[in-house]
Amino acid sequence: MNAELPKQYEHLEVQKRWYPFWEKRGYFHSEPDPGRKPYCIVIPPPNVTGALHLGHALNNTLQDILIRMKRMQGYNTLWMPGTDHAGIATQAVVEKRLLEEEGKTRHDLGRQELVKRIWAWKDQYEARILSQLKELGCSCDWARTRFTLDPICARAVRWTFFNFFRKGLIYRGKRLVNWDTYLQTAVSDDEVFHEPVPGHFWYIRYPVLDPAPDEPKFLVVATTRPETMLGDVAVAVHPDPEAALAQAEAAIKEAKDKSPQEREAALKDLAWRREHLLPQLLKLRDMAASGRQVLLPLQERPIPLILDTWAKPEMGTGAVKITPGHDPNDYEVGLRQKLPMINILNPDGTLNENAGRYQGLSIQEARRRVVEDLERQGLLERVEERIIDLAHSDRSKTPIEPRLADQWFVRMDQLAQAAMDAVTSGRVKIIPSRYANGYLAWLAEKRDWPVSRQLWWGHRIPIWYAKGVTEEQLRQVFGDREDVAWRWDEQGKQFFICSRDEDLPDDLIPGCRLVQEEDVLDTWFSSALWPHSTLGWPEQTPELKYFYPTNTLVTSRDIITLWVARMVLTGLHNVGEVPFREVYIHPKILDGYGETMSKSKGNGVDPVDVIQKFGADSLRFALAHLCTETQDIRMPVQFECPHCGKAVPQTRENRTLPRIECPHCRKAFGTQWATRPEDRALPRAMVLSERFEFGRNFCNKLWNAARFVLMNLSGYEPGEVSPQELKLEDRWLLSRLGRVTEQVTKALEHYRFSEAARVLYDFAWDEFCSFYLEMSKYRLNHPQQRPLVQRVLVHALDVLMRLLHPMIPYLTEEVWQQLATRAGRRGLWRPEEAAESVVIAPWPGADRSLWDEEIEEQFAQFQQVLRAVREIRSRQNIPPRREVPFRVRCSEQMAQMLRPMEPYFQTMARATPTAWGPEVTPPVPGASVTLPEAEVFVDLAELIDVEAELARNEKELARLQKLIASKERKLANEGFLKNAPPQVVQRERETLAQLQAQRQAVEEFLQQLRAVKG
RNA sequence: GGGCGCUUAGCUCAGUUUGGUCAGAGCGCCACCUUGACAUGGUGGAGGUCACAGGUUCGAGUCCUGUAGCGCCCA
Repeated sequence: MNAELPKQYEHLEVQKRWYPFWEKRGYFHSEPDPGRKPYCIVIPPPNVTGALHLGHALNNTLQDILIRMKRMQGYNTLWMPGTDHAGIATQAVVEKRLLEEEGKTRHDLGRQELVKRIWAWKDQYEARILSQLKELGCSCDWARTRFTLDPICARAVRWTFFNFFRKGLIYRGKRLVNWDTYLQTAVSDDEVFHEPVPGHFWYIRYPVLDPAPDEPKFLVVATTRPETMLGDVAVAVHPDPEAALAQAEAAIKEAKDKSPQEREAALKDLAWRREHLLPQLLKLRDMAASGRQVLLPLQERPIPLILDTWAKPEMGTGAVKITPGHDPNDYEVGLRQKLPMINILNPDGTLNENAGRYQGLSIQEARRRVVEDLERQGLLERVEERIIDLAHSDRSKTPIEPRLADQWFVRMDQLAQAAMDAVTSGRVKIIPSRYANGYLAWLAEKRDWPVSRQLWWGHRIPIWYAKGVTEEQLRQVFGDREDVAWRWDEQGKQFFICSRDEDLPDDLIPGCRLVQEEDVLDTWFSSALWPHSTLGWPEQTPELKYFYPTNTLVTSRDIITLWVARMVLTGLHNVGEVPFREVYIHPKILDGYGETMSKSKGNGVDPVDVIQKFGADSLRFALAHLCTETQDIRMPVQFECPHCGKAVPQTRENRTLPRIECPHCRKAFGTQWATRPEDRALPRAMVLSERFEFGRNFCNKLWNAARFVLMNLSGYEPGEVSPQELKLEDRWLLSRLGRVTEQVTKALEHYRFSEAARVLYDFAWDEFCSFYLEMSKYRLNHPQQRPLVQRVLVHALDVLMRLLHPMIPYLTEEVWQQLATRAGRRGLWRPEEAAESVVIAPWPGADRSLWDEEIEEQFAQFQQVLRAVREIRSRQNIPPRREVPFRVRCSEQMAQMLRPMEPYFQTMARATPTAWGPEVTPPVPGASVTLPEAEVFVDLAELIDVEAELARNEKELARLQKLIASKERKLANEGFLKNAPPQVVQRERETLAQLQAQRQAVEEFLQQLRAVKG
């Protein structure tokens, strides 16, 4: 017994021991080496906004599994690490803190100072993220760590922008954007969430200009945002209201998501509209067709009445105000109808000069005053209460205001086409393939990419505005410089000058002050370059030549378009080659209710807590095991009571409470929501998931299996094993090990992480531990067998550790190192010195010469007999210490196979066989189990409960009868005999015969039991 | 509205490619066991009309069609 080895796997100790060792040995560092095959993954850079969450843990675990396996397979592996500056997200958190802690806005600080603060934040969080990745065990090449805003990446960004610009792929234009008035920036559609809020529907009268006697004096429009009327440029009605109503009616009748009552109500409403609204709409249509106008109240501005299908006769009043500057749908109408676009908003959400006398007011104030003024003028017809689905900025949680703003765009047509071709031609393979649909559909729209953001944190757009200069002057100043390009901006009557390598001084051109663009580039612009920028592009570095295209990208499905597609497109444009060969899309981690985990819901499990409690190995193995192809990972979440340590299931209700009373110990604990001093004083509960116990239990099992082997190595000597010495159980183990090796390798190479984990789990637990190891206990005590068993044990453990290493890096290293002290030289046929670390040990090959189906079948028979004996023990309640005699009726062949296994029945079931073979007769009274190819009898007369045994056998008989009846039916079926393949029919016949034999055996045994009882 | 995925034991999920020993695992539950690797363990057990309805077939958890529910993406 070795006192040094603890009975439980101490994950924290082990993690501390081996990560620094790996780093010091430089195992993770890679240099280009044309003599070896490269394998490269670039990390999806976590953003520096905050800490890693469980999704990151999954994403990086999977990458590390691939990298570690490939490293062991002999590839020159590079896992390129780094982080993302995440423009708006990071700036928003820093600004928020600034306001909370110092009561200042970014304008109080100024651009330079704010950016300085953000860098400080970045340094702190980047360090934290990188150290968390290390704790997780990630084998990244840390010497190459990049950041999307560092000088190397910045250079790639400027070159790319410049090249785009020179090719005419960059332009500036007005675009309706989601304006965050709090952060004063545009946010992208995916940074917007919708939330129903109570609001109003205001019905406003617009006077008709010069109405004819038969014409209405007013028309009425309804709006939820009355202040936007200040920017109205038209009122629209439908060109064919009758047809539109008919269509709406048809739609309602079709609508399956509505109840009959709802449908009826909707139809009634339509009928009302047809009767009361339609005549007027027809009139308005005619007026619109003849170019009539209405007077926009408050602004006293004539605006046209137009025809557009956006006006829905079944909605509101059927007439709709058009505000292209502040509504996405109206914007489309504006483009279609070539209407002017009026912007009434300043960046800070106050109204601008276009709002006339409302200039300077906030939106809320303007709304109040507009409504008030309309009312005073008698132009407010009525107001309805109404729930409005309002867009909010995910960053500031404030309402989004659509606003017209100048934005920079990248033309997508050619770029997108190339990226589509890369996937359709198979040069980039997306796995699972169904995700290619979304990728292709999104690119097919070829929508231009808005790349500017009104932020201070990011790559500043390298454009300078030059007013009042001639092209001649520009030519004089820049000569034939390669790194400067310019273009005339007709709208602004100025030149855009783009500079690739250096910033332009503002006095560069005599008589003209150059002004640099204030905006920065979308974060995705720099992450789009990640696979080649990190390798040094635009320099033709040895790394770029050697590792590009990279092999695999591992990411989640929500950024296939935002990120993956754009990497393909820029990679093709910049380097002329796709960025990676395969894209593996992994599942999402959800909580027990199927909701995404997030800090703001309180259901987020922190991987750091999991590592602390269960260990990185357990976390990794459990995640890999859950990582199946078609299902997301659902993970019921619990609070861990800090008082009694018990799990308190998290519900939708309790997950947002600041304090919770533990139902087990009745003591209160705090959560992340604790803000009041008395709540904050409470001990805080960790949010965890019991799912990880699965991983921990397995690690502990492995640890103890290794411990057993290590404790039994005294006297171990390496030596060649000859196939003749191997016993059934050895050959069985080696056959299984070979097959498992093949299965695991194939599974991992095809990203079937769950399958790989499952195969290893089952083999290690049910075969290596439950059988081979148990059987070795007997053999280790027999000097003739001991050396061989030691060698096989060591070999099997060695292979198992290597196969498990990508998923369970720390434990396998610990075992590997322990093994080195006792069995440094090992190997089955030709022992050799093992590698100094499992990290660089060769990946096991699947030795097909050891595969033996017959051996596996024989062993399965042994297992069945053993199980039968155990079953009888259990169901007859035979005391565990009590020795039982048993006999087995079986073929002579099987008896021969089983005889050498006699000691194992002793050690594994405390049972002594008394007879084997065809001549064996049942003991009476006794207990039996009838197997397909054997009958097992236990004959401890005084221990047998005859009644129980009778009942049990009768049940068994009934079960057999049922099976036999169904087989007989099947075999009596002409169709089956005629159509089924002969081997299937044959197999059914054999099974039937076997079942019949079993039935006979059970019947006989029952008769004898009854006789005894008799 | 369009696309994709899911629905199998109380819970979380395999099994569907290629129809026939496929009805499985882990957790939870019940009984027994602190035995010299491991109680984070061992042995045995209970538990499922494979969402529903049709169809194809000698035969369907598996293939086809439809329905319902859930989730995601796009508009």
